[in-house]
Amino acid sequence: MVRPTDSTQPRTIKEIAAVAGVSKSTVSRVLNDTPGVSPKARELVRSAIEATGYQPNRAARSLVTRATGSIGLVVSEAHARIFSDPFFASMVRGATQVVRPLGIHLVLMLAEDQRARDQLLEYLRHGHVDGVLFVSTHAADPLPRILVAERLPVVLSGRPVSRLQVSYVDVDSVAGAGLAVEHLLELGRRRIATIAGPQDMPAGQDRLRGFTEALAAHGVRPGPVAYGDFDRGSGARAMEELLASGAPFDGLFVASDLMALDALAVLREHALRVPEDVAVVGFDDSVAATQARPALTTVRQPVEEMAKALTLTLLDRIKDPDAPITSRVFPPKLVRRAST
Amino acid sequence: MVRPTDSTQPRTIKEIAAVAGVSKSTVSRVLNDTPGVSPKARELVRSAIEATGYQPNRAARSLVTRATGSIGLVVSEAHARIFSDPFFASMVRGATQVVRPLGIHLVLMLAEDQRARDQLLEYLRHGHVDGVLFVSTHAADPLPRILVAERLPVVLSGRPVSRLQVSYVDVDSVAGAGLAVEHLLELGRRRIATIAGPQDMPAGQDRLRGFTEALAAHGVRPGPVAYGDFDRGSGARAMEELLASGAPFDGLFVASDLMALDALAVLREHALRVPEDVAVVGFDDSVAATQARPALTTVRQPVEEMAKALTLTLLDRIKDPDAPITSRVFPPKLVRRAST
DNA sequence: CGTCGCTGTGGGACCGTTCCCATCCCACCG
DNA sequence: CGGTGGGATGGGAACGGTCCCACAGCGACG
Repeated sequence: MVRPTDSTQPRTIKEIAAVAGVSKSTVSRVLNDTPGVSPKARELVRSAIEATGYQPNRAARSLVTRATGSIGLVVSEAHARIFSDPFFASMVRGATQVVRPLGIHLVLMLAEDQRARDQLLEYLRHGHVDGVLFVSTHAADPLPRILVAERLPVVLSGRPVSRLQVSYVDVDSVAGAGLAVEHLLELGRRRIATIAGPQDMPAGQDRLRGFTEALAAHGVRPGPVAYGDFDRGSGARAMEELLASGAPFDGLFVASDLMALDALAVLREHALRVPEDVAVVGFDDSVAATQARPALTTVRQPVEEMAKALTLTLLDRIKDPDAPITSRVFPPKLVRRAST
Repeated sequence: MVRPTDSTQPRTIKEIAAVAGVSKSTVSRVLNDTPGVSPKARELVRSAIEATGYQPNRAARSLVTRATGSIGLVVSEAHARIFSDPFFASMVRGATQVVRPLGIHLVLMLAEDQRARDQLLEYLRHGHVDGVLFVSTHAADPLPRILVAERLPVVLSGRPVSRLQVSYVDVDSVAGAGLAVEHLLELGRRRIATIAGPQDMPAGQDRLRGFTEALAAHGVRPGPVAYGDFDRGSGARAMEELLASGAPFDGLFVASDLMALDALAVLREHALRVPEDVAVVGFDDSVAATQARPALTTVRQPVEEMAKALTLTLLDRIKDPDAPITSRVFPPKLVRRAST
């Protein structure tokens, strides 16, 4: 409550006006880059601000502009998983880089359970932030839809399941799976299996589609397919299925690193060598990929760049909420390690 | 900028006053739990607020109270590492739980490099947040000291290196190391080595001290000691050192999970079985611990509880900046897995 | 030479709270 | 029965910006 009163520093626009010898209106104009200020006055104000280290009062500005200068970073992941991902770290770093020079606050908001979700919705409805960044791989989340309907600027990381009038930023999963397949083909592998993700999620669909299309493009028949849910644990079951199917394979594309980790363990249990007997490629380039043994070859998303695009898109939307939807899809990159 | 105008919902205290049939002063009093309002009026206002779903305007309130209703969560970790830790996830969850019901914003702030650090400092100085939560294991960080000197409420997670007039919340590292040692002793191991952390960090010091003290308490002579820097990679060197020392050992306490991961790999390379030949205990219970093979027995901190305490301490400090320092140290817990 | 218009500037209302202060009412006491 | 004091209440000034509007100054043009 008690703020240290820096008696030396000017805290109001009026004081700056006095220092610069102009009216507070002119100072305000300079602060907001409004045209119609003489170069002389502009310079006068600028140097007064420079000299005093003045920063405008957020609250006062917010009160009249009805903008908060904050955007919400909603993490609607039930598990801790999203944090345990370098994905999240890079996301935050990218968003921060965009937001910091503008003095916009990145407000962290968790939606762990239904109650939190309800509270959050109520909160966002009251305009406590100017817009929302969704860093959620959980495509079924109803929150984005609701907020879009309420006309709150929203941008998603990851393509939404259904046709939703919302901008998003995503990695090209189809191309990513293609990269993986082509890498395996280049290594001379011809019998390529896959552990696919859940088919009710865009990422799951696209990665499987990229797999089959890339093989088709090279005239290679796809090997056996099993399904997991992207998470740790589900990959083991799928791997067992593949092995039980009897269909031979010397290459394996797994739609997530976490499942690939399971796959590696199961392969080892079955005394199959990686990469000699089976070359394995994952997806995500999560922290698990480097910690795996052997270290996992995987498909990386340019997350930081994506985060910047995401944030910029949101800021655009906040400036003009009626602008048309603009989504961006980024190209992935193959990171080669010891598993291929 | 353009906020959806919910024409139906009252947005001002005046409107609530009209609905309740009182003056805006009385509404304000009810909102702030100020005494001196008749029960009748209080109830009238309460139900008016309830009925309309009114929420006071942050900016207007902030303007006059000179408090922002936001606290900064400063992550002053250069690497992405802190995010990749369930530690961080739990930290955020704990802080959120405290902060959400109070309508206080948790503003995420990164201090990746020196430039960011300078900007951040400048920013915090201008009172854009009411207080700062430091989630930084990096004890040498000068930021807390500066902010304390500027009289900005600050609370640290992790004991600071030097005597700093600041509250902190930490896990009892000495006791944690003790748990690890006692566990190994119970398993019948008598020759116990350790890979200690850096001795210029409190956590490094305490974990080594706990190790030696616990052994001394049981009259067991400590085995060889090697040092790492807590990070991935440094554990391998230390492990090699221990093996090269020639001193035999059947138990190993490693001061961080990441180093323990390295140790496991080196032990495997040397054809030593875990836990048969060497039982290994880590520290932190990071995500790496469960992903290790064999899964790592380790010492866990009650992070979420610690985060709550951290946040509550900060809020207390904001309320009364001159209150005496109050730090809390939490007891750790041993999590037994396959490596012992 | 008067008027018009245009650029640059300043004054002041307003945003939605809090909080100080004045006022009112009522009970109690001398 | 008038005076007093204290609790409840309301009015209005502030908080520090933005932005509308009025107006000064000045060159151009009829």
